[in-house]
Amino acid sequence: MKYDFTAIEAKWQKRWLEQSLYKAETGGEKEKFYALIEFPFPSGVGLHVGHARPYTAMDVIARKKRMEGYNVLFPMGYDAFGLPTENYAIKNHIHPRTVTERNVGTFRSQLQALGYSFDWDREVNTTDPSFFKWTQWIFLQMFKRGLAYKAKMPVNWCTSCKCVLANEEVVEGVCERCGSPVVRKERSQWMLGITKYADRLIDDLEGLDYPERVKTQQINWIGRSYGAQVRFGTTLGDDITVFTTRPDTLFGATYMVLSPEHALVQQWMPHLENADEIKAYQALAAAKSDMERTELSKEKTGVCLKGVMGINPVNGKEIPIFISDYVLATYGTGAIMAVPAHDTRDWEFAKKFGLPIVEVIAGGDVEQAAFTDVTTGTLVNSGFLDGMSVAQAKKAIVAWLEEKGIGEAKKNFKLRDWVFSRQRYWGEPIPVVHCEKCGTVALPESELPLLLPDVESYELTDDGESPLASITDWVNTTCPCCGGPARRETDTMPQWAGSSWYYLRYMDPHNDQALASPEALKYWSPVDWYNGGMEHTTLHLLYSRFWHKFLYDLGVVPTKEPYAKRTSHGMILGEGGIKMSKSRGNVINPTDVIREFGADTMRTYIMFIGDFEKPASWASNSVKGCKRFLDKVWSLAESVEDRETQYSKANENMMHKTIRKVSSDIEQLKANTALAQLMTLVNQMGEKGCNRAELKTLLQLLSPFAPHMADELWEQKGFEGICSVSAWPAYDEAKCKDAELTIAVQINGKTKGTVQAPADLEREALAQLVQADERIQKAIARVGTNVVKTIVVPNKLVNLIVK
RNA sequence: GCCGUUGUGGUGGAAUAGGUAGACACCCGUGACUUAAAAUCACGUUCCUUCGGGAGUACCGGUUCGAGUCCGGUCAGCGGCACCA
Repeated sequence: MKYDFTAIEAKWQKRWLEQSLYKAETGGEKEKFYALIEFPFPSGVGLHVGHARPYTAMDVIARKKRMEGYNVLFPMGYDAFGLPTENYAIKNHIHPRTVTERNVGTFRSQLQALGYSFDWDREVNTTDPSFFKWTQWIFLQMFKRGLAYKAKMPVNWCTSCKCVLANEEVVEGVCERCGSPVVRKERSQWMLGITKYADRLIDDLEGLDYPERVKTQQINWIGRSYGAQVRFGTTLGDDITVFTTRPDTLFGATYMVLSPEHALVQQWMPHLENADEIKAYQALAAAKSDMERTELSKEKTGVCLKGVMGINPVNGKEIPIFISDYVLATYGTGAIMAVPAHDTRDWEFAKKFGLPIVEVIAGGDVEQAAFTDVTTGTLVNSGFLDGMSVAQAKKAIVAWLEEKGIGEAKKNFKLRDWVFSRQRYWGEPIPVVHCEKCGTVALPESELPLLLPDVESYELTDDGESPLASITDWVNTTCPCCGGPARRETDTMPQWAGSSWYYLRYMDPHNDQALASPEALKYWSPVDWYNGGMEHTTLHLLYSRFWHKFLYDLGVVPTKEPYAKRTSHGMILGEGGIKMSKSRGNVINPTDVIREFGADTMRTYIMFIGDFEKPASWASNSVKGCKRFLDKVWSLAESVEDRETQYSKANENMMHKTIRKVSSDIEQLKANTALAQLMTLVNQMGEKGCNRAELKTLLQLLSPFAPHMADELWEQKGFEGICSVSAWPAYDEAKCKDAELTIAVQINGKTKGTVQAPADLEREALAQLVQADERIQKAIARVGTNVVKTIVVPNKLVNLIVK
């Protein structure tokens, strides 16, 4: 019979679905295994090969775990709120819900065409009211505990999306999504207090099975640093509080810098001699976009505040105060003490403005460059700190500051609170109302979900208001508190909201009493293995860890951390290692590959392509190689006619070795070498034959990669049940051993040849066997006469040192 | 600049713990089958070679009987952060 993959794949996909073959049951005897992949945003272009790599990898793992007897939860859903859908809807005058439904339909059928073993009864969609009811519920819990709050502050404003962005969404000063410039705007926004969890988000990483680079990237993003907060007096009476990680250099502080936005600047304005100059500088700084700030980072600028001086608390010296945009309003206190001798930025600024540079740590040449080494120097010109090391001086000065009441030890973070509101239509409505009498009031939980109003138009407004603001029927409501007139919040949540907790919903997706039942949460938590992209390390991964910890504090979830293990896949690039993009025309559509070669070939190739964690480039030629391999398996299977139940002598050793290698390689995400081993096995079977017992094992080992073919051949050959839910084959360690081995022979460390030897030969015997070999003797003679030393690695190698 | 990461044939990539570098594929070449092509099968395929061998895992050096693997330095690519005091 011909290998008609189109018919076979359709047949089995239908059967798996009808039988709910991969359904996960909450509870039971089996050990649970929760395998998770990042759910896709259902875009209009459909699934691309970038999805297929992580999805196939986790499907292989889920399938193998299932065959090993685990109760596997492997779910899928759609992260369907978001700007691209809304923009498409606006452009084409369709409702975003319609667009979403259509795109989800495409994605679902593409996912099914790839033969993934999802439990389709647990599918979720973030735009489904029964789902976002609970997104809103979690928000309300945060609001009630002061973790969601409204604040007027400078925010990132995307000039094209006409919408605010979280810090995490700004990449190199432009919008992460559309690449348009981002500017700063003063706006009242909903914020989530992620900084309250900063310490725990760092500390709880310990013990998690995450790649080291993911951990360090999160740690760096959160940016915890230890130092001191110090109050400097001024000649106008008000104190300036600064944060510094180098309190040991306090004696070297020769001037101060405030950020242009600092409140004291406004307050002092009437007393300042150069107010016009200062205002001009403030205006200039405010007009700069983030990108411009970055670009202009080389040359320091600033203005001295004339009419006020700071007072260094350690020596009482009066020092000038500047404003400069190299000091950020949003970090620390928005003000610094400048120590030009030991800070590169301060040094540059001091050189430009001719300010004194006072060395307080000996060890460098502070006229040439700032000396920033904290490990070697000794304190000088620093009164009671003189002679101490940096570490000693830090302790001593902090103790001194605390004693005098002018400063204290302090810890700071780069992480900012999460700007959580978006001025767009296609997102979860924020479930609060604004009442003149009662202020901002939470909607009662009984009124959830708060649905989006169905409207004709959700065009953007130019004044930066959400499209919802113009829908007066919906906006005007009554206050749940006093019954008086009130207005609904018109901003919606960002796309990251639904994905911050979706993995919990999979555990119990149809529950209408809670986001998931306590039993289901207890049974399935935590996610055992979560694979996703590196690009989500400081976005989704950080956000969802934060929400999870909040839910843990509420007593909703039973674990501190959502994901026990995290892995990351490399990107799939186009032919020749170039990024796939529409404009280059090198985008590979999985559907085309499936049509031409079949899903099993697509799956096998995407797993064979290379190291899973590294980027890999698509090679159409190599796809053919994988098709050839599956064709070989097909014809090999067809040729098997016997009724053997034992492995043949010729193949036994190879069978056991293959089971061992495939089993462990899958577990380590090394599907490429697992497949290489299977290819080697099939090549050997081509020579030495394949009996029924061997075929059975081969199909089982192949099943995670090419499940359609495995199930089909299994059925055709009359094996019992269904291959993809049969019991994973076992191997015998003893039978993995070779009877005879190839021993490498080196002379003076260089490999000169090989010798066949029985396994487990004694060192002495092996050395003698090697030296008895004629070719080896010749090789020895070429180098010298005497074997002065022999190094033997049993079963591996003999190295002869010849003089 | 800082943090992380990677450099292996014409290509994708293999090589637990230092122990035969190039598994498994792709491409290419030769042959078989065919009227022919495709497909399939067989053989070859790191480079140099006076056919004895020699060189070789980005580059320079070190440790070792032995280094793709460990250590020091240099160069290049990729990802992240980017005035975080």
